[in-house]
Amino acid sequence: MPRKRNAHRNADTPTLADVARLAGVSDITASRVVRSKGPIADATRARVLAAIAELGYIPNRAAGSLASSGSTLMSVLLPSLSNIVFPDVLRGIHTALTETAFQPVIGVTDYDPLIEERILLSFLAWQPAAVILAGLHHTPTARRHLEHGRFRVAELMDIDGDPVDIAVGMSHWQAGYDTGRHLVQRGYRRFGYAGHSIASDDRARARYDGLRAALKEAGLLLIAEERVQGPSSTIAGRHLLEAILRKAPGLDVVVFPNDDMAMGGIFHCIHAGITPKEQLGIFGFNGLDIGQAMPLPLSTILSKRFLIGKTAAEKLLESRERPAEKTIINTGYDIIVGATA
Amino acid sequence: MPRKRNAHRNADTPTLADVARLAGVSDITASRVVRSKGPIADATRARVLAAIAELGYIPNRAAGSLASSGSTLMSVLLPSLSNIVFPDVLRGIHTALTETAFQPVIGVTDYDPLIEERILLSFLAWQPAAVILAGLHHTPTARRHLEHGRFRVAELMDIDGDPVDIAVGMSHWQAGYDTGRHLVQRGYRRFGYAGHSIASDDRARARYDGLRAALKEAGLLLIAEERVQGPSSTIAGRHLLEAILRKAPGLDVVVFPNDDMAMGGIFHCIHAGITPKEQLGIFGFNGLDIGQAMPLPLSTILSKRFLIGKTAAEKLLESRERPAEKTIINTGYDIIVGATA
DNA sequence: CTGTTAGCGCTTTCAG
DNA sequence: CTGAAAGCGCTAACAG
Repeated sequence: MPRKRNAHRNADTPTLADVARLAGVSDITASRVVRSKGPIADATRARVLAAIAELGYIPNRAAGSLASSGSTLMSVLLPSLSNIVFPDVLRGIHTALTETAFQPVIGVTDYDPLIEERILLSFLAWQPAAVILAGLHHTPTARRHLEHGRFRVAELMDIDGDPVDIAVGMSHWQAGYDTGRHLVQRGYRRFGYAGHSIASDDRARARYDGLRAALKEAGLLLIAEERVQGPSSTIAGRHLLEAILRKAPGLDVVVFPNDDMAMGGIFHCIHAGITPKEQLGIFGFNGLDIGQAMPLPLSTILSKRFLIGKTAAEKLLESRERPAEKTIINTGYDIIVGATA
Repeated sequence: MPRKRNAHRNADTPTLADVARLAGVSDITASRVVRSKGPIADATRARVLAAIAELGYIPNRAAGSLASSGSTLMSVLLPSLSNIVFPDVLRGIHTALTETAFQPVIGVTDYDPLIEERILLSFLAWQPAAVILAGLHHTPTARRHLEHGRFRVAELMDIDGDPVDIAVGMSHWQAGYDTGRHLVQRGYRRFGYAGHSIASDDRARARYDGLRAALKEAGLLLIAEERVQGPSSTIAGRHLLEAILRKAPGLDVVVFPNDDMAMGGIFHCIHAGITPKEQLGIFGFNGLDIGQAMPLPLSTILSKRFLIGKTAAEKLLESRERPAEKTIINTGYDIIVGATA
């Protein structure tokens, strides 16, 4: 025996049909009001709106999504949440989505393309309107789905490569290169690098490569180089600078892959009585507020994380269909001279 | 004329029916394999799995959600993403959700209950399995929906109040009170407070109230108090300490509502040649890593943000139905003595 | 500007 | 352990 209609439905959850009945219109008319789509007489709209308010109607997005084969969900895949960089990106995305009907679903990949692929596939089950992810490198399977899906795609942070649809970011190689040029020009000659395990972070590697290229051009090279296993952190930066100076006492500047670690470097200097810039240049990456609030503002490169997220989401909203032309947006970066290099 | 069946469907998007046909079973059997639910013969399962792999089948969660009136979405409403505290909470939630089928949908309320209400209602349209939000204060409408909804609810950060279902966090009043007792015991008597606009942040206010209560008990009071408009930041903390010392030069300790601002205070001390602790105690809240990496580790209270998020999500997953008893989990906090107070 | 009809892809219920 | 039938709540495509 077939179950009775609505047998398992929560009696106090009104549906669009209830709204329509109360307003004395058809379902589809009520639907048009809810979605603000199509021509509706003001009087009709008012009646439907009143019915919605009276019943406390909440649309069922699953039903809408099924019927229209599309959703208001935007999948966001980020490498990490520990690093403030990605919350900043997410903040930008969220800002662009406020006042729109779109909602971000977020996943964290731990910089692992296989995890990225797995999460991507599970997100696609929601028929998202768009997918945002970091970087231009994905597994072949992921790339295939991104290429062929009926959704917009934005690849963030990096623009050195061939995007699926939209890329928003900066050239990390160039940033590393400019770091090298800048520091050479300021008179530094004996370079050290205090990084983290690079396998996981394409962009840190690109900056590192750019830095080395600039040094090579100037007839220089990295005299010393240390890396921590595991995630980067301020305390790691502090210990790493101590270690690198023990091995190579003659350095006159040390470059870090990010501000967190560079601040650890500054803290080591304070602790060890080393005067930043005069005795040892310290250079970071990201341009975090806290680095600029220090007594000696950190010398670094300002990446525009919030802007990257915001620009990407805005671009994605411009058109539901993927345009014929790919878009690459370079948000650039600023060298912050600061007081530590 | 009615449209043809599947007329607008992407031809290369296989459905469960396609999988079933290829595997030579009925739809519902294929569905059981996909959901790992109900008894299935191993041989049947294997055939279905092979068909899924061959077709590259991705389930349509909207259809599933509609049919089962439930979803694998977990709504997460956070006050902010600027403050590292909430990305930490989110990280905890995400950690608990890894390896489960649940996916977080996130919204940002800007500490505004009306925005919280609006986002909550739009999230409920997805029939989430659970809702996670911050604090115990919501609009009456939001509270009504939370009470009556068919989903689990976790209210995070704060446990001083009456939760809807589960509360996970700590007593902020108590933390403020303990801060006061701790500092009085360490010999401080002339207290200043350098805060931010309190209207927006219930928990900072509770700590402030607790601090004042402890001082009152000791026959003391806040001699000076300054607040910044706008969001808290390190640079704001730095400027604020300068301002408060100008107005009340005799202070021997200044309490900040969080570590970000307290670090700004330290930076002002370094800049102005004031020795933290000896000449002026500085006390924060949160126990951020960066504060502990400083040459003088910040004196502060460690809040367990990651643990709060993780515990809440784990608890929520324990049972789909809301239990008769409410649960309050106190994750506590640690006083970090540090070197600045 | 409004309504009719069919169906989105899946899961529930109950029977075998 | 497997299947048949019905329907979740909404919207596309037309016609009026």
